Amino acid sequence: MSGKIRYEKILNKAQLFAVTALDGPILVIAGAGSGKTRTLAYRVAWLVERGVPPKEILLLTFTRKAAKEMLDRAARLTNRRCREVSGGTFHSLAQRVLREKAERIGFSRSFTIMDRSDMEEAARGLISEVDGERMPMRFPKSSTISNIFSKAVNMETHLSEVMEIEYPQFLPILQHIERMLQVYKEYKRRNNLMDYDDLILFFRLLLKENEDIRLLLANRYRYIMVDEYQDTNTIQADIIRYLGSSHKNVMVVGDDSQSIYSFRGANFRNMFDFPVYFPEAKIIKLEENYRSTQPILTMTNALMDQASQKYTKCLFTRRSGSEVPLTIGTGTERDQAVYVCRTIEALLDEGRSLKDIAVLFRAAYHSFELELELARRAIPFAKYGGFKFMESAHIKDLLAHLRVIINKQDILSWGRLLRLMKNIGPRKSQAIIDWMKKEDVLPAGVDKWPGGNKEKEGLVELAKLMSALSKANLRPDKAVGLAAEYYTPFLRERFDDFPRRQLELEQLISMASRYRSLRAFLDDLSLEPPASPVDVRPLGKEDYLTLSTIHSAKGLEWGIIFIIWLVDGRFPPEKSFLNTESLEEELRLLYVAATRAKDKLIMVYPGQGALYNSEGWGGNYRGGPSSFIRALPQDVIEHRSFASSYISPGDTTLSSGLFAESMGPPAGDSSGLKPGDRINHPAFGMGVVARFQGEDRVEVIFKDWGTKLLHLGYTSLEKV
DNA sequence: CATCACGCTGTTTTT
DNA sequence: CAGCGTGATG
Repeated sequence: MSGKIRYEKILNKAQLFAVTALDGPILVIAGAGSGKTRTLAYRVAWLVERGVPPKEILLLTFTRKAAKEMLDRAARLTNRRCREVSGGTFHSLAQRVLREKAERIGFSRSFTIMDRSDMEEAARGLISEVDGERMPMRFPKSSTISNIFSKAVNMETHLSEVMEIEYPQFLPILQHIERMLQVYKEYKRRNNLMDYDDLILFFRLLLKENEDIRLLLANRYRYIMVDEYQDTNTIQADIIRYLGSSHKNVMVVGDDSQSIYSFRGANFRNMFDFPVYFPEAKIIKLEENYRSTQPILTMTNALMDQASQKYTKCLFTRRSGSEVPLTIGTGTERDQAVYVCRTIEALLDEGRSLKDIAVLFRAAYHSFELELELARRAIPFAKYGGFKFMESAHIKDLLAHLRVIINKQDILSWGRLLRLMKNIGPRKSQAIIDWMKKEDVLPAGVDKWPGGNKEKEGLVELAKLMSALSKANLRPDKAVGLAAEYYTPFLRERFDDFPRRQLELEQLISMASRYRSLRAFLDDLSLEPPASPVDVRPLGKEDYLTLSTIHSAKGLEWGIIFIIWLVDGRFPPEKSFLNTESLEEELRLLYVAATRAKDKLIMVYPGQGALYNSEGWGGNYRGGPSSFIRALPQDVIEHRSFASSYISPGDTTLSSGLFAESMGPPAGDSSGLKPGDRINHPAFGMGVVARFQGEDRVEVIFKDWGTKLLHLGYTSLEKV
């Protein structure tokens, strides 16, 4: 515990006002880098110092990581107990409450949470049901269907409105899609399933219809704080309204210029509406920026001047600096990667550290080329955003075996695990599930299924696993271990990158060992999964570069930021400039990325190399610079270009070997390697050959780097 | 049920 | 271009 905090010395006037405001609603409009996190942390400390029990403070943040950071900070300031503050995302809070009260809305407490791919799978099954009748056109893909449903829920509009705006091509079958939405809703109810949207939707319903629950929660959480309020949608805003309806101790903090989640219904107008719902709200603006130098802010201010919808605020700083943001036009995507790497190497020579540098981009795949170049030069990095560990097929397969233990009705998981078996496809799995439900033999009586004996043997094994897993008090890591043991033969059969995936199953076991109950483990995994960077850093080394999607970089900061901006980053080209609404969001996205930088900002774009050209698919794009780079006011940036004739010798590829063909001529024949051979790799050092995938790809396990997939066509691996 | 050839379609960001 | 769904065949 540190001494008494002298708030008035440490905080500026506006921050102090926000921190020490007495009870009642508060809206904080906080520009980028204006000490938003700091203000929230001090507010927690202030409340705790005044005797508010930490558990009665509810801090809703965008990610668990953000919550932890804030609470650690508050804990350091005053009192360790600050870590006990209740926190999480809207979805995780909703889930916790629904686990207690699901009966009120006609669900059982053991409902299963569906992720996006579960939703798509359910949709796929239902499409064939609805699809029976004659249709004037082909039915949309299950992912499109899920998108439409989700958008309609999150924007709280009718299906037809979403479709008019975003999917006019499917309007002719609007009625069928509406019917299907009905069917989907019934399906979820029947099988005790909730998707992400249901969690907040039913949470709101629960609050709306039950005064006792409103009171219970108002009592449990007497002070409510919401970070990143600009990213909430109207359902979430309603939830806040209900939670705060009796005590009105609600503080929301946000920045309309950083609203980049409209695609999932986020509506920064919530910020304008807050004073409408809470008329006595105090409004506080934080405009002093403590992060970036003036030239960077001059650019970001100029950028936002082009946006039409905004709360007017202007950031200023006392941090001077003469270095103007730089834009670099490169020839190809490959040049872009080479430029970034060379510049990073130069910065390291100047004594800066990798931890101080981040490369941000719009979409996860935009960094593929860079990842290859970094690996070639052995620059360690961790990547955030994009592909999710939890969504990979092998993890979902394994978890399906555990999910049916928790929720016997979980038809999706049953289907998934049954279909792993030989001779069981969509039809037969459905038949087995129907039979099990009718006979009430879930979950361990699978082997009694009377149809056919081709699959008998497999079902007996499965039944053994199920009865082992059903034992009371089984520790979660033990359960995951049993399931992994059962699943491994399927894994070997199904995937050719078997060793990597098996390693990840091991990881899952050790994650499970941190939990007391299986249910808690599964809930946590679906809602607040651990950060799962694509790691290409030496094991155990601390200094590494960060690659991240802009969305995942929110709230963080680095000294030096590279922004990689691929040609407009969207498809098709002719749509690029048409939709003003999304153009503004792109501006805000660039704004978020740029304001992460403390003192150096470099924006890189390729002139060509994208996936499409003005005529359509295939070939290289040969347009000029990205429209957003072009949109930057020229007098506040410096422009240079870079082109390299660089062709790397002895290229290697990562598991995203996709781009091998862009990497120069093959290095020659490397045959003669066998699993078990020791090799010496130019960038990764000593390794052991693990397994071949086809003729030209080989998996090698390196001491310092873990398992890598190498492309023999481009790598000479010498036996040692 | 599994496999394969064919034709169609088209973005990305996250809970 | 490439991944996905579809429909025909083993």
